[in-house]
Amino acid sequence: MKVDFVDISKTSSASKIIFSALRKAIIEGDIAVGTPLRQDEIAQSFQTSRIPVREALSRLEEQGLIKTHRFKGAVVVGLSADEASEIFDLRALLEPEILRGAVPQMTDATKQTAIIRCNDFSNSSDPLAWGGLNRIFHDTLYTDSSQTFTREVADKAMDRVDRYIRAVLLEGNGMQRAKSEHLAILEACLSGNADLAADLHREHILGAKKTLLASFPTLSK
Amino acid sequence: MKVDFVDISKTSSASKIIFSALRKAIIEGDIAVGTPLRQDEIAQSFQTSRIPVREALSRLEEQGLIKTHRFKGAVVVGLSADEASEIFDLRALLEPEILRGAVPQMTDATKQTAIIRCNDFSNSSDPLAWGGLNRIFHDTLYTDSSQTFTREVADKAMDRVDRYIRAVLLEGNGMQRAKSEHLAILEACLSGNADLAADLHREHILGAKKTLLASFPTLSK
DNA sequence: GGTATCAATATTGTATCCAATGTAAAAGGG
DNA sequence: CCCTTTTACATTGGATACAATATTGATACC
Repeated sequence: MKVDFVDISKTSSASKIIFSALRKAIIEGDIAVGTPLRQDEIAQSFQTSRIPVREALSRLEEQGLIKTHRFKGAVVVGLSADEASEIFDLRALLEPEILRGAVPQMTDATKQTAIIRCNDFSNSSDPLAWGGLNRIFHDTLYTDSSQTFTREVADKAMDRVDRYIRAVLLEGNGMQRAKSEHLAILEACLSGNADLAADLHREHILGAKKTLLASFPTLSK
Repeated sequence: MKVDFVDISKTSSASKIIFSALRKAIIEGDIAVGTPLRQDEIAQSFQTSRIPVREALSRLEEQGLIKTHRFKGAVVVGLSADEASEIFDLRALLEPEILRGAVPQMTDATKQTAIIRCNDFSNSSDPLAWGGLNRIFHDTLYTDSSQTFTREVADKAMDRVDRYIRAVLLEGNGMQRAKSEHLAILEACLSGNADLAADLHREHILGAKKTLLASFPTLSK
């Protein structure tokens, strides 16, 4: 008998599905900053009532991805240059520590995957995929970290700036630079040099911050 | 004419009120870990329907304070010793940086308030108030920080361990030690020595972590 | 007595309906 | 013509009602 057994108890509720879909659309920039999210419209798109939509919006607001005003609805939240800058500083604080903890734990399987992901990113010719591949590579390096809570926090911070990173990768030589920096970080991880990996990663993030801020006036429009 | 003008547009929705009340009750330990949160029961307590309750629960789950299982309801989430330890490490990473940024910006008004809050904590004879006063003191020191996002993250991390800190303050000489450490941090802030304040604060947090972990088996019961 | 099956109950997830509020167009007055 | 007021409409917040699922207790069977 050939059956795809799925754990029924884990089938998502409508509210969770809507939340995930909206979150993805927002962090990937498919829904522009300032766009009002109409409950009715979303409900119709997902063929549900507004109830699960509202629960999804509550979750999104708690993540800081949208902001609601009573009786006026929800809009996608954007970042000022200062706010973006702060979030990059936070990432520069958190992610190197995650990596420092993950490297000594890193399994061979993870290392193999990381090599593949690094190549996937470097070889991709589809600019629309770069943002996703970039994030996947970094996530792979964090796989064996035991700092789950810190990872969640870093993930949410990344959610807030993901769209801006995507935009930056598309212009200038951001992509070229990311490639070589990824390679350096990867090599440090493979050789088990946690401190070096952490330092390089920190520089990688702060470098991205610089690049982003340089082109920020263009982006926020 | 004497009227308390309130910004009507900011009057909270039922959902927000319920969220705040439940959050407070959970982080202060008034609702024990593992307690199931019955929608109907909560709705009746607040004289509302289950709709706003469910939105509040969605928010709480997004904060990690509760966990829901489909068709089975929500329970208050607790921490293992490892998880608590990790969150203290995260706090030890974040909060000193917030303080380091806040000290140079600290206004005289904030300094005066901080002195008062520090005394409030030291002089309080009501053990049930210690947890709250402790947090208020620390928050006061962060007032003039411009790192709003980082503060939010630190706040949410604090939410997760608040109950445990309260429990620890009640036993042993945790209170005595906190008093003297607070004083040292405060003095560093008043004299404008940001780096010293940050270092002391880091030690303060890591010391609390140690104390907590030493008595953790007792607590988790 | 122990266990399996099934009915009854409790609880959650969602749809539909109504009230409260904001918004924009139409009407009226200067 | 411009400004104010009013009215109709759009949208959100919340209550009630119903469907889907889990849990508990009762019954039957061995």
